[in-house]
Amino acid sequence: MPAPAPRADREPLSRARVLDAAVVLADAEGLGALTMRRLAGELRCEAMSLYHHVADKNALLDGLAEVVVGEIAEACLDPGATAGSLDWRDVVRRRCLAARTVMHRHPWAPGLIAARSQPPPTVYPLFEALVATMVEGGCGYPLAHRAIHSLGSMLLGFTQELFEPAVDDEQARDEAAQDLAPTMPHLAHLAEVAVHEARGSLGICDTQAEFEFTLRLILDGLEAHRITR
Amino acid sequence: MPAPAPRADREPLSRARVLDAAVVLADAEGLGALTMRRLAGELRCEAMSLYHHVADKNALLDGLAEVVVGEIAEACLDPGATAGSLDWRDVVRRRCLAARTVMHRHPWAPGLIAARSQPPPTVYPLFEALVATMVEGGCGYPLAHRAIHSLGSMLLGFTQELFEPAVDDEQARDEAAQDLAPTMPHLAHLAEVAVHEARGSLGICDTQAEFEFTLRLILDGLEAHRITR
DNA sequence: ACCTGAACACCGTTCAAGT
DNA sequence: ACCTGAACACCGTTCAAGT
Repeated sequence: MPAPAPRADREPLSRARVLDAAVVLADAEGLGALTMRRLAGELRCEAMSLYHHVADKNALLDGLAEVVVGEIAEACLDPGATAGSLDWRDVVRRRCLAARTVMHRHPWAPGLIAARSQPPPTVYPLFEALVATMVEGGCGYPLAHRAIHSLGSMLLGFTQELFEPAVDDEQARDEAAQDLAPTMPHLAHLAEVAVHEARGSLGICDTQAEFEFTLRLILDGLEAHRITR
Repeated sequence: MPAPAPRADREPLSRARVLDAAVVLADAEGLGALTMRRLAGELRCEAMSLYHHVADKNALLDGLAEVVVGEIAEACLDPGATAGSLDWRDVVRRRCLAARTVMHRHPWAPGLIAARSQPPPTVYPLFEALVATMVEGGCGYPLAHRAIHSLGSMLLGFTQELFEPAVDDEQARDEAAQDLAPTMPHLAHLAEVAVHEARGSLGICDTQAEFEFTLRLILDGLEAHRITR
């Protein structure tokens, strides 16, 4: 009696399976090779089947950014990455180094994240942890806020306008901050402080001021190196 | 007698005209709208005509990166941007701010530059000027080299592995440095020093070390702010 | 020399039809 | 509910043909 014929039915598709396959494909052949048809081929289905799990290609790329930033956040939050660290700088430093190793595995990530208009929500746990570390280390919320901006390119590979809200309605912003409170208490507090400080201005973050702050940080650090050489 | 019919012949195409139109189109509608056919439409010619001036779409994007980085370099080198500056930090700071205003006009630029594997040659005059300013300000070449890396994201919008040569042949690298000498004396010297320091290692730049250097610069700067608050 | 029409292989996406 | 075949409009690119 012959062995039962190998069953041709695959594991059913799902958003997670589609996104995982997209990451594998982008890693292997770059974002250029990531087409709906090609991705479907890797999953042994037709291109049209993907549309049951992602709205369109743009949503696929959004999901991809979400996954890769989630991976970065996970690596940064791994307790092993920061075990034995004493001061806040050491913890933050090791987290940035962990982020870098993930980015190294996905060289297409910075370009992808930069092309999205908003950072994916999977950054929030990472920012929350960083702000917590800094605040517990004796930094105030305004300084922690600036630090997140300054470290943006070390964490995600490029400088970004963060938290730039689609809403310029102050009350809506306040409510958004409240929504964060249960799970992201430090971020919620940081946002509250920022909303208060930015009263009357256009955005919650003054990107020009953030840019100049980071710039001075770097230049002053270089000057210190020059003097002590 | 009727007025002469309006002559339908346009200014002949050229690489410069193609690239200029590409910048205008990307500014107006984003990189996504930049297709060969659409670009041709803007230039009132057929898509195939573009292939006489750029090899293919990839070459078009290379050219676009070249143009926009050239624009950044020009803005940074404008004497008006740095008039009246006293110390090297002030000069470098103002140049970075000038770069930012250009980037603001072309929000697609960082993503585009990041996607290219090499920075376009139009960065060299900018780097040359920055190194010159720093060296004249009392910085050594190794520090100036690190500064270029640290300031990468302030100048071009993202962190980049710079000068990563396709060749890992030390002699070829030395020769490349010599080629720079007539027009870019400081960069040539910087490259020579880097080649010497990197003797036996894989690349001319230790990107891990550069990353950690920038990271420490930022963290130490933040710590200084924390202490004096 | 410079431009173009027709053609090819490949995109993303819609829709009506299958199970 | 989940998947798909056929179809549409659009993409980059080649090539032989025009001027």
